[in-house]
Amino acid sequence: MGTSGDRDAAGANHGQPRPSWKKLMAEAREHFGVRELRPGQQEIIEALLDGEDVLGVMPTGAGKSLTFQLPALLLPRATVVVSPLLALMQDQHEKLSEAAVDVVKLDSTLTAREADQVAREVRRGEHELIYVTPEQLEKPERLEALRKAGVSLFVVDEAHCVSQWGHDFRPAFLALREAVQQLGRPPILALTATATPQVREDVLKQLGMERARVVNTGIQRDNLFLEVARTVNPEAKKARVMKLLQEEPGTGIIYTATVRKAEEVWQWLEAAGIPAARYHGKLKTSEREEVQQRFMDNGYRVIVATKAFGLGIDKPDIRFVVHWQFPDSLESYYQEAGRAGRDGEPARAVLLYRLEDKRIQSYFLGGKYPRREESQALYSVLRELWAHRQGKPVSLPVLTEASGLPANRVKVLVAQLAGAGILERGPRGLKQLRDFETAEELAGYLTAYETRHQSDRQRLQQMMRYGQTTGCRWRLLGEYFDEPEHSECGHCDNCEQRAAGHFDAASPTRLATPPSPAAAPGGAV
DNA sequence: CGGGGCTGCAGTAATGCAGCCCCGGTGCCTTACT
Repeated sequence: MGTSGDRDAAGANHGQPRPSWKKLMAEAREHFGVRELRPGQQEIIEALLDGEDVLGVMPTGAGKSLTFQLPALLLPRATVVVSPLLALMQDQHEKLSEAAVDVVKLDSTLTAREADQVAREVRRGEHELIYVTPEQLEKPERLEALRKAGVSLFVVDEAHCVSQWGHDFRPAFLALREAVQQLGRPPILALTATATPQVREDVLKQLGMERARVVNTGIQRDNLFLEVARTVNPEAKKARVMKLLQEEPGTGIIYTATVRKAEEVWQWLEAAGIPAARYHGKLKTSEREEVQQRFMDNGYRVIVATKAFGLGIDKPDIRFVVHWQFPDSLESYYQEAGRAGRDGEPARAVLLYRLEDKRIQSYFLGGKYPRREESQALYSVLRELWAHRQGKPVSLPVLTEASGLPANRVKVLVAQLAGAGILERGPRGLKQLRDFETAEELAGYLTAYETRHQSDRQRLQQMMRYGQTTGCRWRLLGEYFDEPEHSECGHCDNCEQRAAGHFDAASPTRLATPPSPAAAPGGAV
């Protein structure tokens, strides 16, 4: 088991002949009512059946799920699907069961008895598709059950979570690389709707699939109008929202950066007589489900939400997405704004830009990653423990206790050390493989998260640049996501102004910001 | 990081202001109690 994580030569179908395309399409028709594959789908499925790793970057609604659900029916052994949310798993489980696909999920909603039963079925190879949370794959007994069943395909759905969540609050995503190795390293399919070159690279690295084929269907959405309103204070934001609500009869989302702000904006809307609800991580699960369901049923004009309202929301007729405060990066922004207009009808993404909103995002960035001293301390403690126990494995709880660091942080650092080949997770704990051999190598370990922190700060700056630019906003997004060259788009506020010829007269303040990409984000206050 | 709210003071009536403190996202999971 090398550290590079590149897969062995064995193909997805374990030496058996590749299923015929005719058979594949017959299954597609029978189970999913699909008569024709879209271009991205076909390329992904072909590559997977040839045993290749694939990173699929496709917008929501482009039929991502079919790219693994269809191969799952034809591959000899199970397809394991890692999903970040219980609600998403539940949803897919229901849909697949209706499509008469043999599917099961393995998560904390099962009782101990049910989980054992499912594990037995899995070991006997009774299921074609097995949905799991990344946390389940941290348990040796779960991995063992899957290993016995044999895995033909390993899928990571919403794969940007690996990069977005793995390094801080859900380190189980960083342990997937080792898990998939232990499952015999079947081909991996990573799927996401949004990925910059940077995130793409991180996902490939963290999953150990650097040589994957990348299938990218692009981000451009002609029906989505991008606009930014410079709003100097809360009153200006309120005024802008009211104007929008008068212009747009449909439903929409207002994103805020904090729970408190979501509550506040929601109460303001209610008081103004607008049917609204709020959604954030502090609400009870039952209330969240209720609100989401009622939103789907057009029970509200507006949902005021934090970033918790995201994955799994695919209401096609959302007419606008407003950002009361900008998020941490353009990929977050595009994920959220892109929820508008999935039906292809005109929709608007309005950013209420205020320089001061940088504060809250800077705060969140502050505590996200291990600091250098923490990385240093953990490595020292771990070496002492190994020395003390004469090289015997050290369990995670023991290490956590001894280091005095939060459990999640320890997991992140352990994953980093595993990736560097310093240790290996065994049945009895963390086993030392070697020491850092050079000062440079150690420095690399210590500075990795400092570098990441720096790059996060730059991403925040890019977000602010989007808010301040006088150039085409679609082009800026296209550059950010490394998309093929865009011409002036005609569906963002800046292009519209320019086309109307009253750019200068209409917005003298914009002239204060030079259209140069190097414009200092703080320069136009 | 920095806005908002609170306290305390000044000093004499009803406010104003300096200084201080507090707060802030995303979800698995487990387990003990109603």
